[in-house]
Amino acid sequence: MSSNHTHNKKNQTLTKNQRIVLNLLQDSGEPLKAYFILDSLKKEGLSSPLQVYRALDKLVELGKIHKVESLNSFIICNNSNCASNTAFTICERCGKVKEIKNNNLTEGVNELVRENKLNITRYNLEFYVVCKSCKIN
Amino acid sequence: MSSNHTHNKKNQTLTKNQRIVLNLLQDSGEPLKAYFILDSLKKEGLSSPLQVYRALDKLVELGKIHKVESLNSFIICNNSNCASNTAFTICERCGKVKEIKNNNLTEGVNELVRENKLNITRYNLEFYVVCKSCKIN
DNA sequence: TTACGTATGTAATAGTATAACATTAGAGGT
DNA sequence: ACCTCTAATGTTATACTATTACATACGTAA
Repeated sequence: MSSNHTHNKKNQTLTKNQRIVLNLLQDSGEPLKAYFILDSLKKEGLSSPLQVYRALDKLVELGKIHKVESLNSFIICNNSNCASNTAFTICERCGKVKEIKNNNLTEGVNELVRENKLNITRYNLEFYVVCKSCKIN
Repeated sequence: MSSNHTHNKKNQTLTKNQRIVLNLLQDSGEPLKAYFILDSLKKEGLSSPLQVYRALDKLVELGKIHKVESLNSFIICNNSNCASNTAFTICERCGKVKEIKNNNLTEGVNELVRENKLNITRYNLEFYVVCKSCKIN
């Protein structure tokens, strides 16, 4: 194989299945469901749900993607490093999901956590909104 | 029927299925899964998943229970009124779930929302923790 | 009474996720 | 180069979660 040399320390360790799943999520930018991913990647050789779920699990573990719990979907992480903490807005009308990457949020959450004496290891915040384009219509 | 008179304006409107599901969640205090609820209430006459899901949907809509998204479970609401906003701590070790009912949190969230210019309709916050009894061991 | 919205019962099926097991690939040590 | 160990793979079957579709009943208001 001529690929898989020493290009990217980070992605180098990914296996083929992990890589193609990550690429799909990256290209899409939207939350995708496991079985949709499976269908999309059948031509790349994926043939069973478990292959997808295993890749997804690993990518979540590596912090490269997140699970949007209330949508049973997975989305690329577009923070440099959120250490498995997640915060999304989800449009109630069109379903559009955006990861919130704002230092104010991190600050705010930390404060929230301090004030409430929560001893947290990580968090998942889902804010339901009506997005701009939906509000206009 | 001698029950179902005019005792409680709030619960009066609940149907039988809704009432028995609510009671089970109330008595339990823990998050329960739909099919567990079904099994538990077979003797009360429930016989299909749909009966449970319909009752759960209604109770969620009424704000009497919440769905814990990342657990696919439902838990009684122990705030007087959270208007479909939810905030939980979930112990990563034992799975214990507690609803956070702290005015600081509401305040904090509001501030968070203001600072980040989020135009939210509701939110769902899941804080993963290691609870006290798990930390000791 | 009629009409309408909501809840019910039942069966079938869709959608999400994991268990179990045998095999293979890759990184590190010697 | 070889051994070894861990992690990933492939495959089948199955478990778990949730909804569609349709026929029926109930309750309230016109």
